[in-house]
Amino acid sequence: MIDRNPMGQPVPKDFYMGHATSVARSLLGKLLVRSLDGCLMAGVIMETEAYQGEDDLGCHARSGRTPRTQVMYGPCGMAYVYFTYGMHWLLNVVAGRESVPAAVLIRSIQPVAGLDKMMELRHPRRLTADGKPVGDYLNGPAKICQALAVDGKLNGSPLYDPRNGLWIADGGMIIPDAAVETSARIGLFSVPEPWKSIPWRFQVKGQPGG
DNA sequence: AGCACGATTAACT
DNA sequence: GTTAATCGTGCTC
Repeated sequence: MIDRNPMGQPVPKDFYMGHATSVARSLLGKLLVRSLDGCLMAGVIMETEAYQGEDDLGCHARSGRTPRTQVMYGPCGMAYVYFTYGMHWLLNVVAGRESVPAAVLIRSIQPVAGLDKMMELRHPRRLTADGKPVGDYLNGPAKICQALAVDGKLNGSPLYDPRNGLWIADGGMIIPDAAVETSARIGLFSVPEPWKSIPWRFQVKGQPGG
């Protein structure tokens, strides 16, 4: 019998070949899927941010190729996972062609599978009285990594290959342009203009906490 | 070797 | 609205 993947097919590598802004927009509605300890977790991507090139002074690669930014210079479709604020991991997808650093930060997902496992990994914080997560439970890049147990070990792994336990798949939602809102990227306090205000944040309108 | 800061979050006033 | 937590990274000396 045919083993159907209920999550839909993995998004192929060439999906990520374009400019980071194009990839960031196209990722809205896709599924971020995690397989861990026999559990399958998945969420619809609802918010992303684009970081494109050394010219983009908001991008980590503004200082050129370093050990940390190395993955962004490689082939597209890979995970760029980095550590920040001394305690948080953040997940990106590498975009564009090789030698031009670009990535898309996954900022928010809406859970559709494995919520119990996500809550176990994230530890029960900010829950309603009946033990369910409130709307802002997964609306941040570090919250997603905590809920899906994503850390530096997954840096450089291909997100078009389910064998690594973390991938992106079709089968989420179709997001029309009218439902997409753009704004400035978050957290770029000391980044100069125009990069600080360039509208490279993409989110689905009407999200709780968004 | 030392330093300032960070693509954040949760808890607090 | 404000702030502590906490440490890797990249820059300056």
